[in-house]
Amino acid sequence: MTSDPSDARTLAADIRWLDVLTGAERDRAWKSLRFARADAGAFVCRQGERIAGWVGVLEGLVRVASTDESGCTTTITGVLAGGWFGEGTVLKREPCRYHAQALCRCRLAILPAEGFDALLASSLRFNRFVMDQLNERLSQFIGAREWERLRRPDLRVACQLTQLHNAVLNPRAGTLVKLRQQELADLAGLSRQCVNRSLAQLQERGLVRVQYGGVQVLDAAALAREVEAGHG
DNA sequence: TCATTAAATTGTT
DNA sequence: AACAATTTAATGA
Repeated sequence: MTSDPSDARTLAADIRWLDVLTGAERDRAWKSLRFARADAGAFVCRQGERIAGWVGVLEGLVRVASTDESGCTTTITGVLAGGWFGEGTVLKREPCRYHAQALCRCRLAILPAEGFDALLASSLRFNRFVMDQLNERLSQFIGAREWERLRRPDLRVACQLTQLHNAVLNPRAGTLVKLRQQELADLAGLSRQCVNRSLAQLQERGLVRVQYGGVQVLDAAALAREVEAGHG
């Protein structure tokens, strides 16, 4: 992960939570923000180490996963551009229980713990934002347990798509989830060919629409139902 | 702006 | 894993 302050002025608009702050709070938050790049495969945070701060993905895709004693890695969630992670670890000042790895070249924003705490202390609306974020994360972590039980590859793909779709906070259907099939394969723990076939199946059933550089989620509710049925 | 070329991504075996 | 087909991005007139 390389530091790249030159990106600093490029996009304040891409950080959604800045909008919930007052002018003074926003200025202070902006000053404490740091920017970085991560190449494909680079670790944004390693399991057991301390996290640099609250991490936002401005561009690209980061996989949050845990590795158990036997060396088996489980994907917890993928974080697309616009998403933030690590709030739980920053709050508790604990070493990271999971690792975060860039799946492609990424641009990141980092709000160090001091800046994060300052906002929590001063802004009610920021607290609300973080609470919603934590709540979302909680359900994903619970889902990660069931994840391992999913055997059908198309359901694994459907599950990842559902989470990514939710993570970007898209209430409306027909939203494009921008990621390569290779990246989806990395998230789902499948080969690219397998993901390709699974996507074709899902498209056949009218649940998604496959296109170059992304997948349109046409019926998020139906996708979620399929995954749920797969658990049962 | 448009045509050509290179690079990236996808579909298939 | 390899290959062909398709799509995007880059280049230069």
